[in-house]
Amino acid sequence: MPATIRDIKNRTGLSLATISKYLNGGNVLPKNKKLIEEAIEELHYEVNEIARGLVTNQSKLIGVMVYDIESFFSGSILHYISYEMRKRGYGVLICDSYNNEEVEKQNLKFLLNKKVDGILMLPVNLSGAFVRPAREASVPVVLIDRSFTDDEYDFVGIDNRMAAFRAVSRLIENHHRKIAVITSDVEYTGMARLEGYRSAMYQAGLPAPEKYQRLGRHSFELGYVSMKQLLALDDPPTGVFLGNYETTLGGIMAVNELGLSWPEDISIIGFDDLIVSKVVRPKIWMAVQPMGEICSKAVEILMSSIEEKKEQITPVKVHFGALIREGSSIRDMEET
Amino acid sequence: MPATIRDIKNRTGLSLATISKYLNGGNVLPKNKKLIEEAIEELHYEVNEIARGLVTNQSKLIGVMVYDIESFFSGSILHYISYEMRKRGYGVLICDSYNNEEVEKQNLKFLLNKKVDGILMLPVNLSGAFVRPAREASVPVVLIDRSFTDDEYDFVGIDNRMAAFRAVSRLIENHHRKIAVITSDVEYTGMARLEGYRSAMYQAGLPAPEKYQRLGRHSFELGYVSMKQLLALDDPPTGVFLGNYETTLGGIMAVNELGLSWPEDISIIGFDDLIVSKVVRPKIWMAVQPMGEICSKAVEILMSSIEEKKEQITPVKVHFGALIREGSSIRDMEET
DNA sequence: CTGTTAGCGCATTCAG
DNA sequence: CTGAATGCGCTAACAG
Repeated sequence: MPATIRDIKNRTGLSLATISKYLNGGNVLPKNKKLIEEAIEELHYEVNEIARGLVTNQSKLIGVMVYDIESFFSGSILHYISYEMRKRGYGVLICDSYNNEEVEKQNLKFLLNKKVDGILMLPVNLSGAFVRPAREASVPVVLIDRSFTDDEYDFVGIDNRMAAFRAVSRLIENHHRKIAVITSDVEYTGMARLEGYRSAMYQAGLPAPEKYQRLGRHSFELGYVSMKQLLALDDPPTGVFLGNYETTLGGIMAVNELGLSWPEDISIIGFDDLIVSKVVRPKIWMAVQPMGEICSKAVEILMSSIEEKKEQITPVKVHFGALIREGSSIRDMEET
Repeated sequence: MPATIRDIKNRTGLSLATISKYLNGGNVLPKNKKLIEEAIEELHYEVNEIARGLVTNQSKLIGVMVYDIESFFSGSILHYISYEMRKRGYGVLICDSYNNEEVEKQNLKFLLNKKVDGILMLPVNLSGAFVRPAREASVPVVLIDRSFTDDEYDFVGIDNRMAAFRAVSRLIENHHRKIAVITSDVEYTGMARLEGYRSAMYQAGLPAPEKYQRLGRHSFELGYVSMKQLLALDDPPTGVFLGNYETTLGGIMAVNELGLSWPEDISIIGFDDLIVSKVVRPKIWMAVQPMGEICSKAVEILMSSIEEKKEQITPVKVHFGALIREGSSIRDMEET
C-alpha cells in the first residue's frame, strides 16, 4: 500500500491542509517544509493523482485519436505527442479508429467517459458533427493534420494545397509537361493536395488529364498499383507527384520492381519524410512536414485551452509551411 | 456539469446504495430498475470512473510501453491491444521509450503513478531489474515479443529461435549453401533469431562465416546497407534471411535498387508480415507472427492477473509458432 | 431488496 | 502560516 498524505501527517504531526499546501507549491514554514520533505522521502510518498483529480476535476490525461495507428504517420505523431505530454505530467490515452467513422464516434465518447482533460485528434470523419459531445462537456479539442469540412476547431498542420502546389512546381520548373499525381480524393489532406496539383498544372497551362490522376484512399497499395499503371500507359508521364508517405513508398517500390530508376526513367517527388527516405538512393525530392513543430504547437494550444478554462473563444488554425527538400529524383527535361 | 448519482437519487427518490447496486449489476426491483433507467436516460448520466476508481482502487487503465512507437511492429501491436482493451472498457495509456533504457525506467514509474491496473510491455532493457517497482506495487506486467535475460514475467510471443531455424531451413532445403543473415545481436528477438540461423546452418553442416552475418540494432538501414554489402562481396551469398520487418524492408529496397531481382539473382526470406509484403511481387517468403493472437493472449493473461489479485504465482510463458508463409522468392539451386 | 453510514485520498473553504 | 471541517462521486459494509 502506498503512503498517503495521512501517513505523512502522522509522521510530522502537521495537518492535512499544510501538507497539501506544500504539495501544491504553497508557502510553508521552512522547518515544516523540511519535516514534510523528510517524511516524503522516508515513506516514498507520491500524490495519488486520481484522488486529486476527483476534487480538482482534472484527470491529467489527454486523449489522442488517430485515424489509423498502423500508418507510419500516426507513429511519428504519437512519438512527438507522448514526449511533449510526458514533460507536462500528462498521460496519453490512445484510441485507434482504424479508418472507421463509427468507431471514431465511439472513441470520442469513450475518452469523455475517461474524463480526459483534452483531446488531440487526427480525424477520419470529414464532418465534425460527432465532436459535439466534447464541446458540450467543454473538453478542448485540437485537430492535427486534418480539419473538418463543416465545423471549426483549433487546428495545426500544414497548408496542403500550397505544399502540393510547390512540389508539382518543382517538376514544372524542370520542364516536365506530362505530370501525374497519386493521392487521395476522399481524405482532407489528399483533397487539398490534389487541388494543389491541379492549380499548379492549370497555372502553368499544362493539361492534367484524368489518366494522370490516380485517386483513392491513401495507401501503400494505391501508390504501388497506380505507379505501375501510369508507367504502363502508352503515353506515360515523365514526372509523378506522390501524395503522402504510404503512396510514396508504394510508388518507389513499383518503380524499383519494374527495373526502372529515377531520375533517368521517371522523375518523382514524394510526401512526408519518415524512415525510408533517409536511406533510399538516389535521394528523393520530398515535401516534408515539420512533425515536431506541428505536435508541439498542437500540444501548446491544447494545454492553454485546458488551463484557461474560459469558454472557447475563436478557433485558431496554424498552418506551417512544408519544406520541399532537395533530392536527385527529378530530371531536367530540357537537358536532353 | 455532468449528472451524478445524486441527481438520479433526487429524481427517483431512491437511495444512493440502490442506484449504485443497479449500476454494478446487482438485483433491483423491476419498478425501481425502470425508474433508474429512465432517470439515467433523461439526465444522460454516466458513471464517473475516476470517482469509482478512488474507492475500488482501480483506474480501468492499463499502460503499454513500447521500445519504439515509430516502428512498424509497435503500430500493429498497439492496434490489436487497443482494440482488445476497448472491448473490456479499459483505457490504454501509451508510453514510448524510443529505444532508451533510461526513458523506459521513467516510463514505468510514470505509469505506476497514474495507477494503471496493469502493464503490457515491449521492453528495450534486456534486464528486468527496473520492473521491480511494479512488482512491489503488485501491478501485473506482461511482456510481449521480448523477454528479459535475468528475470521472469508473464510473456507472450513466438519462439524466435525456432522461427528463424525454420526460415533458414527453407533456404537449405532449396539447396542453398551460402546463406547470409541480417539481424540484431543486441535485442532479445534478434539474438534468438541469430541463434536459430546458426543452429540451422550448423545442423546442416554448412559454414556460417562472419562475412555472412550482418549484425546491429534492427533497423531499416541495417537491412539496406547490409544487403548491399552482401551482394558486393566477391563471393556473395545465394540466400539471405532477414531478421525482422525493418531489415526486410531495407533489404528489399536494396535489391531493387541494384537492379537485381528475386529469386533469380538472390533468394530471400523475411520476417513479419505487415503492409508492404502484401504488395511486393514476386511474393516474398515470410516468417509471420500471429499478431492478433499474441495480443489477445497477452491481454487475456493480463486481465486475469488483474482480476484475481492473488499474488503472482508462477510466470506463464506462451510461445506461438510463427507461420512460414510461402512466396516465390526462393530459388531451388539444384534446378540450375 | 433497500436505506444509512462511512470512508477512498486529497484540495479547499474558513477560522485561528 | 496553520488546522479543523467539508465534500468531490462513488462503493461497501452494515442494518432494516
